[in-house]
Amino acid sequence: MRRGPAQGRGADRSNAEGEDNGPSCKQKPSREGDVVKRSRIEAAWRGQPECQGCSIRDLALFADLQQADFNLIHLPIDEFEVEAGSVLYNGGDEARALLTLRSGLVKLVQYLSDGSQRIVRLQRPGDTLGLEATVGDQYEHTAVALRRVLLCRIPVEVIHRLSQETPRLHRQLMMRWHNNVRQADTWLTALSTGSAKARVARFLLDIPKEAGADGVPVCELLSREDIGAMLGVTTETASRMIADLKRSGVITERKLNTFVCNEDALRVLAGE
Amino acid sequence: MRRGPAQGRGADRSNAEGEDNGPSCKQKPSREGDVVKRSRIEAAWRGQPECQGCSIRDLALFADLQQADFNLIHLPIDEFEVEAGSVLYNGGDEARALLTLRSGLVKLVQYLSDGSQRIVRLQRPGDTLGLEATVGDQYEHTAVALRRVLLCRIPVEVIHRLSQETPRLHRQLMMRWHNNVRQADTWLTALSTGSAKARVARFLLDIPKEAGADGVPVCELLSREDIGAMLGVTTETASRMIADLKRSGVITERKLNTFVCNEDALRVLAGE
DNA sequence: CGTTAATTTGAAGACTCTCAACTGGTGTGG
DNA sequence: CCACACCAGTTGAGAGTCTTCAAATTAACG
Repeated sequence: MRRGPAQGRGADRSNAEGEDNGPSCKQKPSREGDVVKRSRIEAAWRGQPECQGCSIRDLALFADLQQADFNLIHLPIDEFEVEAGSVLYNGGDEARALLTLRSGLVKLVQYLSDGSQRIVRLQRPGDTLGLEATVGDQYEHTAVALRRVLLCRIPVEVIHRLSQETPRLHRQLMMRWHNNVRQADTWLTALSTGSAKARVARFLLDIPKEAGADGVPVCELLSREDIGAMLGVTTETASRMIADLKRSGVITERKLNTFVCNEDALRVLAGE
Repeated sequence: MRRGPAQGRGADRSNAEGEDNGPSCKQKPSREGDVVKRSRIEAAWRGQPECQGCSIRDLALFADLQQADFNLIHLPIDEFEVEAGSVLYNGGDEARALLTLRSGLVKLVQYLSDGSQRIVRLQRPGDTLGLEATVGDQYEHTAVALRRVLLCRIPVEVIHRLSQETPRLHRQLMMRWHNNVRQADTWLTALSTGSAKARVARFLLDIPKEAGADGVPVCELLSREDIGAMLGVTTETASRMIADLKRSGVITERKLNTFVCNEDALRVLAGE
């Protein structure tokens, strides 16, 4: 946490969201500012989605819209797919669009004055990224895909137009703000409070699980570095805590970095 | 932080915002759940304020409203004054109103599963408390006045009515949500990250200052317990850090618990 | 002026961080 | 196919920071 050289903020926040209108797909900002390792342009434009038939319609921002409302959308809403590690936008970039996450997982990062980073939120399918675009003119976080991500890009003009014409969008926007505030508060009370082991336990209880081959819910963890940046502890501490949980049998590794959790045991450790 | 017996949540959250329509004015929840010490009913109803001539109109929720909009407000907007230590509402209370803070300082508290508390936000004049009332049905924090507080109570019905009729309120609501998210993120990165001394320094840089007798800005601190609950450290650690700063001359006590701060020195300690 | 609450201080121990070394998997080039 | 470099994860040891528990000191209040 008090690691790493000054990096991040100042440099490297120029052309994102620039001339093209897709998410800016830069590489994961590597910690030492060293050479780029990951693939280059990772966004794949997939055309204009059918919002009305969207598979996560009821989760997404346009959940409440009706037939007539869709006619008000005159600007294109593009769909993109990006690889894990891609930067969707950088803090400070001009904010011209909201992104609806259709699948995958995204971290929102803020850089501290010493150059280290803190993850302030995770966004999951159905979440809307960059809400600040509706009231401000620049993004406040750096958004990085943690897995392969599918998302829709909604220009702010669309939001503003719809806002004027239909009240139905308002409720969705307010609910999304509300969710952000709630997650931020939870982050503070659950993930930034108490011993490192308790934080890790709460984190494991909170992350999304998927049904494994045998139906048992499993979760793929983040890198130890990301876990540390979420919990406000060092990478080593995060690693130690997870290694401890493995040894004590509270979590069991199925595939590499994919675990089955004993939730009851975790709840005890979390201090419930 | 891992102190104090289980208290808070379960008990004592019944009649607030109950039959009377003022803020529920209970006593500060004392740490040991012991006998009530502070004054009893501390709210003083001050009648219906003149929103259009409100002294902090441009700061407040109704900043953008126009003459015609005010005619849409058919429910009374009451003005209250409460003493330091009063509880404005409790987490879990039915949320029927927003509160606009006209003067004073309020803490928003969440209780942890072990009964200890964490302060997740401070609210200052112009801020709106209980935004969640517009989208949910219960308050998510316990709001406690840290000083004598003057506030207006706006029933949610007023908000909903205005929302339907005028788009001007929307912008204000969104901006307030936005501010809440931003403050939450700042709380996490600035006040819950780094060493205890750095946190205290950032806290001192952040708290509101007033011009003292000689024009030098001074700040009245909170109790050491509250400072600890804000920064995620124990009361003792908070006390030690502040005592250190006093001894090293970075802050100078003018009146009891009121200080002049050497901001440059604080910035160094904060790690800027 | 006596009592109670809040703050300050001490000392010991627990917990994290730091720095460094080691491990195992991956990818590359010979 | 092997040797090598590289990276994320793991582990160790020592230093340093916080917490804990207790006691002393200072303000607050009837």
